[in-house]
Amino acid sequence: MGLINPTDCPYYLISRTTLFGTSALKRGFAEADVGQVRPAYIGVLMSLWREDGLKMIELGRRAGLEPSTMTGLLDRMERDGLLYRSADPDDRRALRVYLTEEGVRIQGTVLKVLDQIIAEIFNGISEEDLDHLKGILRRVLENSR
Amino acid sequence: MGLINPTDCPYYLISRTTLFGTSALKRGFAEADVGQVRPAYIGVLMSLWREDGLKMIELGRRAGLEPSTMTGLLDRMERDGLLYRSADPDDRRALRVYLTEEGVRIQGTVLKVLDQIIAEIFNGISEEDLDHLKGILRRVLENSR
DNA sequence: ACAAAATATTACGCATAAGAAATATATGTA
DNA sequence: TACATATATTTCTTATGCGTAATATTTTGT
Repeated sequence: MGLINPTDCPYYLISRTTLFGTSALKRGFAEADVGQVRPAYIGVLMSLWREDGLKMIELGRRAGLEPSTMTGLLDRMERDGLLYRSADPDDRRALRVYLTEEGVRIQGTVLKVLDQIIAEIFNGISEEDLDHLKGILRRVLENSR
Repeated sequence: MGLINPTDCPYYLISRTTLFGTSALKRGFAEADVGQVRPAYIGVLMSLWREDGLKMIELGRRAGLEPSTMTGLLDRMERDGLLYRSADPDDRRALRVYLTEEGVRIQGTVLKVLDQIIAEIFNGISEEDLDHLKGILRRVLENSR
């Protein structure tokens, strides 16, 4: 009952794992010469690689981030040469977000680093366990809506 | 191969779950009238409830945080009346961290909220799956050292 | 048509975390 | 003892994320 050991607390375990992953990814991108890519960019990049020219609000929804968070994130990604914003001709409230040439070009490298770092992080964890973990987390995230 | 869907990426799943948990805990503490407790305080509080008067460096080790992170975190916890720092008589470089009366008093409430919010977050996840998840994450964190 | 409500984005303030460099103290060794 | 090295903490800068409020449009209801 008395939950008093951090390592018994799933929230502690999950948030520490996030920090571990973030730090490993940062290192991985730097070593692969795509140091302009920060871990936080991944959700946005993956969404845009699938479908370029999304509205900010839609990008935020897919990346799981609040609109107010997106502003700063896109500011940094724009500063780092990965994307640009362009007015939506059909809705003057909205901006569409497009990848730059560089944003397109780095896809292969970024995905390779991602695969490799995930393999490092989950080193020693079986494929079955990793799939199980992903399934559980997908169900957990269902509860967030 | 082509990892291009965020929900196939364990890093995405884990970091989103962390955000979900953080937001649920914030709400839970506020509703239980311990709004002075932020989710980030939990690791430190659990360590101090087990063993009061730890050094900052040791607290950071147990909570999984860098020394430079601890400074600000303890500043806020001190400001919020949960702990205080006191010079270590045997090592003038070090500070020992002690819970205030309030820091001790809230333990029951905080742990109750934690149990309850974790139950909410993992609603629909069986006990076996939750244990499995914790086991996997503990093994993943082994890789971080 | 026009006010009200909804939508898209930004601005600001705060919390949380890391990394690099500075400072102070301790420890080990020549 | 003196000096190099290690340890404990802080400061500063940056990144990341949320919540609230402001602004500018667009859509909706009457």
